[in-house]
Amino acid sequence: MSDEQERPPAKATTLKDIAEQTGFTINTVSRALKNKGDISAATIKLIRQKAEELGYIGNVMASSLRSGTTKTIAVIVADVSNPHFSIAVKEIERAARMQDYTTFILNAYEDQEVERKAIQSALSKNVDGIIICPSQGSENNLAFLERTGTPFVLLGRHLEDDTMDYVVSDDEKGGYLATMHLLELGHRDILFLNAHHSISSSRERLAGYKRAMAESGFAVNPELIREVPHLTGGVKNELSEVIKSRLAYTALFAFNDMMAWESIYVLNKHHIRVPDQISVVGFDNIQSRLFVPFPLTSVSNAKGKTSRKAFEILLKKMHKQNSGKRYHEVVDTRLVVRESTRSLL
Amino acid sequence: MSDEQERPPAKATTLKDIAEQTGFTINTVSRALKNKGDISAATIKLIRQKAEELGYIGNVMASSLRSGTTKTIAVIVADVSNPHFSIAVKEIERAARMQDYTTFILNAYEDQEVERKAIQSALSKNVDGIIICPSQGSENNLAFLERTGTPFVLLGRHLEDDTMDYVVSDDEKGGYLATMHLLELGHRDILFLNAHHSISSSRERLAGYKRAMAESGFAVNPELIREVPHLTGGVKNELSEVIKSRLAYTALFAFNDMMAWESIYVLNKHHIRVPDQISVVGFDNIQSRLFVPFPLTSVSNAKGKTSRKAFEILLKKMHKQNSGKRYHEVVDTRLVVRESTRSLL
DNA sequence: CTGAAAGCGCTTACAG
DNA sequence: CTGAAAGCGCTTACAG
Repeated sequence: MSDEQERPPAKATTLKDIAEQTGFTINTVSRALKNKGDISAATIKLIRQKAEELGYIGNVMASSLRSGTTKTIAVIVADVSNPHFSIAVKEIERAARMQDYTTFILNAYEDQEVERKAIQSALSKNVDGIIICPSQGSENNLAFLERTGTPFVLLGRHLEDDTMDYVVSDDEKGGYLATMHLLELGHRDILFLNAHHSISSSRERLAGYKRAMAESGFAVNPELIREVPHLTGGVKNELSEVIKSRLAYTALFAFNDMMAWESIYVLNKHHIRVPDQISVVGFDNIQSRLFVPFPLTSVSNAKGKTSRKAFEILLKKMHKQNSGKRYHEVVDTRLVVRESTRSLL
Repeated sequence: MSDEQERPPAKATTLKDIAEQTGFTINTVSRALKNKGDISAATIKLIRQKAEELGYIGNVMASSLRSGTTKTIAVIVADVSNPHFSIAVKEIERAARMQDYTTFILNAYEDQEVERKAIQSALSKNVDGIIICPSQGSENNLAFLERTGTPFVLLGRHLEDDTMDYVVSDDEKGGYLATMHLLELGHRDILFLNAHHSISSSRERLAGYKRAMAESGFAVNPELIREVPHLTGGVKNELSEVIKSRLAYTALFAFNDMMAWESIYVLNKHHIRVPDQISVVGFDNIQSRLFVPFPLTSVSNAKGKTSRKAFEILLKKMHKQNSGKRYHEVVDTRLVVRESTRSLL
């Protein structure tokens, strides 16, 4: 048999191989490699050496099947290609890796069907826990997830009834700060391109918007509050319509930076300049992570802290240290002023 | 026992449960659910119904352990929070999901140690295949991976000796097009902020740069070719140094859009305007996916096609349909001219 | 300190 | 068309 032509399909080394070559049972080998029970130092050394020599890589599936734990978590977000989510995912993956957990990343595309499949996929892989940014109207999916008994934590969004654990940012405050900033610059007609009201952060940013208006003694013009569907071109369609309708506004507050950027892109296409003609504020402060050469004023929401917190809570739940406690973490937000907003005064 | 207080830890339904409740053996149940062997239509219906009723979710670990295939792939990239990679990852995940494969996403952070661990992690989970964008100097890791016999495909970068399968974009052409564009606009001193030369795409983009210069009859000034380390602030440090050195140049070609953006950010900080004073060209054309309100001229490299192609090849290899053939795919690149470049003429 | 046995939940031949 | 047996590679009690 020519070694060049057809290499044998490289069977992975198993405990059995190490056992045979060291003279111990697979039992002892297993414990020596995992530091379980007392084994003589000499035996441990011998076995480890042989394992190293054979390039042994444990079969996690087999061990999980028996032990019932996989050291794996799943993160389910709308879309990893959105920097907001990819940053969160990166932080979670890093925190998880520190604790020897591997991370599954699944996209739900704000679609309940896909989200359901993502949850099922995670469960079928027996993940120890799930961090999920629930899509619009995913109550059923979450209720299903809860019934399975798998620990999970909501990230960035929560449900109205609040019986589940979550980590969110202070969206109400963020909405308030953004709006207040514009009001202080003399803007009165502030177009709010919001996300769908089924998303908690959308409702709360709007509440902040309204509080700022109320505190400043201005009435809210409902015409200026728009819900943009989570689809490609959503901003473009909505904003084009607004521009056509000749609705009066001097400032724009977008649900997130991506939408703010797209707004600016669309405004520019219509020869409307930012901030000269329209001031724009975003949300997420993605520029803290991504160098985008457009100085967008934005609400910062401590993505690192939020993500790590979510994993920390999940870890406690996976280790059954939660003692029935509910975790409702709200991480502070603040405004980062850049050059996309200017004073009318 | 109060159902309110302490819910039992929700044991997942198994084939055994379905078997007991339908009167068949787990054997028959398994085949009914998986469409294996001939089973009477009535039995299939009955079993499927019961599975649905009990909310049965197969234990992939157990089935994989026996069958030897996990329907899982791993994607290893430098950093998912970089849009270039997150877009690729998204496309691969989608293509994989279409074929009922789940995707592990692992970051290697351009670090050989982390990359090694990522590979080990993927192997320990018994993935059926791996798509990897190798980090700098990862020859050893790849050689290791090759010895395991797990099918894999390189994405975006390849090794010098070219014995492995890969899908890359036409980087040489991309570098040529970008440079040619600047030359045609009358630029002669073109600063090239490149990545490390251990990365194949870096070497090839440079080759394209040089070919364009040569074809146009201009000498290459080695002072203008800079390798920027893959670290946060790499561009800032390099460019600040260039600015301080008072090196003469009127155009800047960056290894990728992220670096181009960061360059523009740094230039702006130094009150140098783009494109008025410096023309800038990037690579990756991220704006095709992400609305960034800065019209950057960039080389487009068909990310969707490249990613899908990589998965397609991996699929063939996983199904052993490769017949020893080597896959060396080079996907075309083209220039997208926007407003970050202007004519000197 | 080490071993023999059982079992995690499934699938794969093999029987009938 | 369905069943009985074995086994994937590991870990968990239990023995000694």
